[in-house]
Amino acid sequence: MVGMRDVARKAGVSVSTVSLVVNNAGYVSTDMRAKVEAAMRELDYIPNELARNLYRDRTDTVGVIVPTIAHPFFASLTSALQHEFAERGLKTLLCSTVDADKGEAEYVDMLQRHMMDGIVMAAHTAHPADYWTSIGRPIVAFDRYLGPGIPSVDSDHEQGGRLIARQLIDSGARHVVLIGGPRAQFHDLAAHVDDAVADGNTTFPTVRYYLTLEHELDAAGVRHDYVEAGEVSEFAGYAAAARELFDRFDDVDAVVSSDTGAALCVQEAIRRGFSIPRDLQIIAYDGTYVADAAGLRLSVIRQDFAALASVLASRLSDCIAAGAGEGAAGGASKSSAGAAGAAGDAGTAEASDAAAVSGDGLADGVAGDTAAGDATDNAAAQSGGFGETVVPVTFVPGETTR
Amino acid sequence: MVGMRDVARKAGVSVSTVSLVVNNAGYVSTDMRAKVEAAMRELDYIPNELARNLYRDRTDTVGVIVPTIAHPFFASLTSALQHEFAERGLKTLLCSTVDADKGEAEYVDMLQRHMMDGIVMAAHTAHPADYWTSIGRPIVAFDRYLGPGIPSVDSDHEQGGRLIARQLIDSGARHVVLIGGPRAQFHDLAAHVDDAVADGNTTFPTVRYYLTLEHELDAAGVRHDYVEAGEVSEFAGYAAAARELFDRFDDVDAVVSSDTGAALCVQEAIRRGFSIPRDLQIIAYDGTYVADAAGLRLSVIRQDFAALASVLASRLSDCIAAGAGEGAAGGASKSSAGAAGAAGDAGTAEASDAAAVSGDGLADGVAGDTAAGDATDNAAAQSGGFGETVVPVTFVPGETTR
DNA sequence: CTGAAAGCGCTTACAG
DNA sequence: CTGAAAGCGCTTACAG
Repeated sequence: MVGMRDVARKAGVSVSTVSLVVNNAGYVSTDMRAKVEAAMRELDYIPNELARNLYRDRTDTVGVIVPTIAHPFFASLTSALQHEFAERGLKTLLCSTVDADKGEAEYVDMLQRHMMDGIVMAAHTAHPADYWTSIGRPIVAFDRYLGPGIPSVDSDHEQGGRLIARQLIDSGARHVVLIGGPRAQFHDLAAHVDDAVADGNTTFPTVRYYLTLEHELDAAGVRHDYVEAGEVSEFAGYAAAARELFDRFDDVDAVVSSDTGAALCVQEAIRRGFSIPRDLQIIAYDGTYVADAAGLRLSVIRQDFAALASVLASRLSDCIAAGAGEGAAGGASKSSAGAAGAAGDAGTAEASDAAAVSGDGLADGVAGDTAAGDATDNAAAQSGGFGETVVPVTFVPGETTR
Repeated sequence: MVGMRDVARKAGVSVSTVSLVVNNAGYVSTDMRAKVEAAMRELDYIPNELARNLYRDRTDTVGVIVPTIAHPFFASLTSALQHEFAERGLKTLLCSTVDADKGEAEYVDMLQRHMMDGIVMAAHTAHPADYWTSIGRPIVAFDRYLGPGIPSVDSDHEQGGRLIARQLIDSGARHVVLIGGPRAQFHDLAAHVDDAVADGNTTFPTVRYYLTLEHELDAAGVRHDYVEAGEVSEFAGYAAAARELFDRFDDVDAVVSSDTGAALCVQEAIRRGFSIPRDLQIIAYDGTYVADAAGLRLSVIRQDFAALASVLASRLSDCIAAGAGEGAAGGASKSSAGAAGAAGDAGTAEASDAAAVSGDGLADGVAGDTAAGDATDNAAAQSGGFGETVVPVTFVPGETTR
């Protein structure tokens, strides 16, 4: 492998000079530069980034922790994130918890070993809040609360619940059935984060749309039921749930589920000869491409992946930049604690009050056009704050609502 | 940041000793080990992997280059790859070419800068073969020929074409319409790789299923047409193609396309009141989850993602292991060229004849059960060989064929 | 503007 | 079994 030393030798200069040329930094005379560049070309020199990584104590790589990418929701999210990170000069390491028997632990470990500059946590975790808070490295959570000081970003699921309720109530639905994950999870997991709940949060923000929707339906006197579909991303579970639903409730006239669940309901409904949307309305939550490839173009609550990713990325960038001061490389910096600068200890700053809930005051828009711009701008404006950021969702009518 | 030096000082030993303990290597007396471990615990010491990476000249990270992960096909492939790599102790860096304006160049660059140990190339590329061959670092190609010496892995698309033909002919289809990418690509891209074509390869192995299918239909005297759908992964293009298809050919009684195209055809056919599969059969190529979430459970030619990923991963592992001898780190090894060992120059070995086409002699199975085991075993058996490895596909009947 | 030196944090021969 | 030393390949103050 040809290194800087080889180039320096060949060009008859010092490695320092080569380095300056390579990085296009400092002052180098034109002929020195020419000599070095010629040598680099002749030797086919390509700098070894590992050395720079060590010196800079940075890899420009961030981890995205998801259950699996083989699920349209996380594929869409991850895709958007990768895009946003790429624009910020960051590479995306794919961290799938279904492939890691220790769950996310392995990736957190890599984060601590400095192989990644930060992570986006978008998978389940059973750890108590102080586990996350004590890590002391850049982490942002997607659609879940991990602990004080850990920024989180999620869609406005309460708005989502309200939008669904409005559509169903306005169109005269009389019996709504929801298909979703094991209902027990709602509380089991919430137990870990009492303080979060006290703040009005729950571990699984997604759950909020169920709760909000049920609340609104109750208020309007519309009957509703819930069918459990096993773990997310388990196709068979949703297919079974779709069958169960029609077997159990022969007067159902509206179904609400994730894209996949909704798509499988359409499939089952077609088999059973339902007329959609006349006899049966179906609303999908998420709005991935699966909703477009279903038997009918699904009416969806669309999560704004672009906006979510944008906010997540800028949050994480901020955390990384903030942490940069501390363990900086180069020269003398083996100090212990004194260096706490103006930035403060970002890792453990209180979260709750800084929370800026964007979209909360927004009119519940029924529009195909994205609110990404707004959300992104809000995020940018409050980029220093920690806590929860909420991104609006939109109802996009398709062929499955009336 | 607490480093080995700090631990050594605290434990009253040398850094060498700490290193030995950390790596659980060499001989360390029990009390030395105890002292060190105590110090590590007290200081919360976590080794910095960047230093190891530099020394080992390895990151245990591989890049997976795909057009975009927001497409079920590449999502499935990438997911399977990540799984396989994880089992081999390798992390997966997500490299999406739609996010990189320079296409794959940026990632090849990272490969050369040693930020990745190797890459799986599964996206379009316009580079001539010698570009790839001259890179001299571990690369395997998925579903495309990149040049001599670059192993490639793909599904047996000719078998796929034959399986479709058999199904359609046996069931009495009279007018088959295919929906696929721009037909011009078939040849434009092939021009870059004349020698590959001479070997019976084409740049886009996927194309082979069209060609084989058309050939078989011709032989059986079944009429067929082709509708172009624009770039892959462009939803709108497929939706438009589905409409065009029915507008142009009112006697069509069979459609063949990718999962997405097929799903959108089902959607359009339902709108137009076709009875599937009585009046119209639909066969999807790929077999991702989209095929299951369509309006009807699609009959598919299933690509064996698990087997493909397994072969790709072991190929790449082999290349990485083979390359290990050359630029090895540690001690004196700044030699230039003499070190060419028994492994030979893997990067430029001839490819053609070593090609082991597994599955070629297999009976065209009509089975739901995977042939992954076979393919994987074959691959293992021939793991030293370069060239093309072909993985069988299966026809999985659904609700859209008769 | 250029070079010698120290350093990034860890590893591995190599003497004791 | 343990430690001092050299080294991974590149960077950045710091003298000239």
